[in-house]
Amino acid sequence: MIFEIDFNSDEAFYMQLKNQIILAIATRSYLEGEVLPSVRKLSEDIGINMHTVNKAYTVLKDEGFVRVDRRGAVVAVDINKAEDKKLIIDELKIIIARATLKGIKREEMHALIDAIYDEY
Amino acid sequence: MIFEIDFNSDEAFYMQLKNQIILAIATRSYLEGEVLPSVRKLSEDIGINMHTVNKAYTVLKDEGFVRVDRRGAVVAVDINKAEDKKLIIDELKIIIARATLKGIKREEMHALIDAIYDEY
DNA sequence: AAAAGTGTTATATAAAATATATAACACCCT
DNA sequence: AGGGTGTTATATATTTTATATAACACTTTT
Repeated sequence: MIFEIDFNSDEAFYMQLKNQIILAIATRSYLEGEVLPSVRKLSEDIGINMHTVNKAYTVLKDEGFVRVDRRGAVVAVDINKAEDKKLIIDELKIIIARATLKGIKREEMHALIDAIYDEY
Repeated sequence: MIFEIDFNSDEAFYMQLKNQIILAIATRSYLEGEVLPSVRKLSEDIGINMHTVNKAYTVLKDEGFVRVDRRGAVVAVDINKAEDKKLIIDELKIIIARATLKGIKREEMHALIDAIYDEY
């Protein structure tokens, strides 16, 4: 899996990377137990600093998507994280609010959900 | 409608306010054409700086949720904003990726969508 | 055993984003 | 005339983001 940073985006680099890794795990480009690239190699490959990659990995660890040991960052999704679901639902509410106001109807949203789930 | 800032949150104040206003518009606590509180009054009410409220209003204007004139910020949703839908869908993909990995099944997501749409 | 590769920590620096504070301006409405 | 709009300008402080070097303890490979 190749990750890519949009240097013109207003989204923080570590955040772009973090989201791309979550997408990669969800779409099974990375499987449970698989080791992500080392911070040094990945930072060279995508052209950002080692510490920025490390920050993405650290956040992924804190949010329960990877486990980090001496071998590197290992995909290890931890379903049981108390506040996670509530947080996701709150964010979902805001996105749907934006979607409705932008004219995305309920049926369209359901279709969208199905399309995305089919990818995963 | 009373807005509230969580001063302990790591989310920017203007962002919290922006999202709450979008939710208020979606749930029809504010109707098309209605005038939002003035930047000065709202800033006093919720305890943040005038310019921070102004930034929220400016972003809301740029994203097509309000129109700003001499009377103040007026709710005016502009459906036709080219890249908006794509942006929303991209964000939705990430949230659903997180949701699936946290064990939220497709059916649960559909139920969630319906629940939120019913509020709107 | 030596070398190379892990994440991690520390220190430093620079730029950008966030938030506040004062002040003033043009405009509108009573 | 006075008080209410958003807006603009300037200034300052803090936090976040990103980079750069360097070193450390540990593991894996050679």
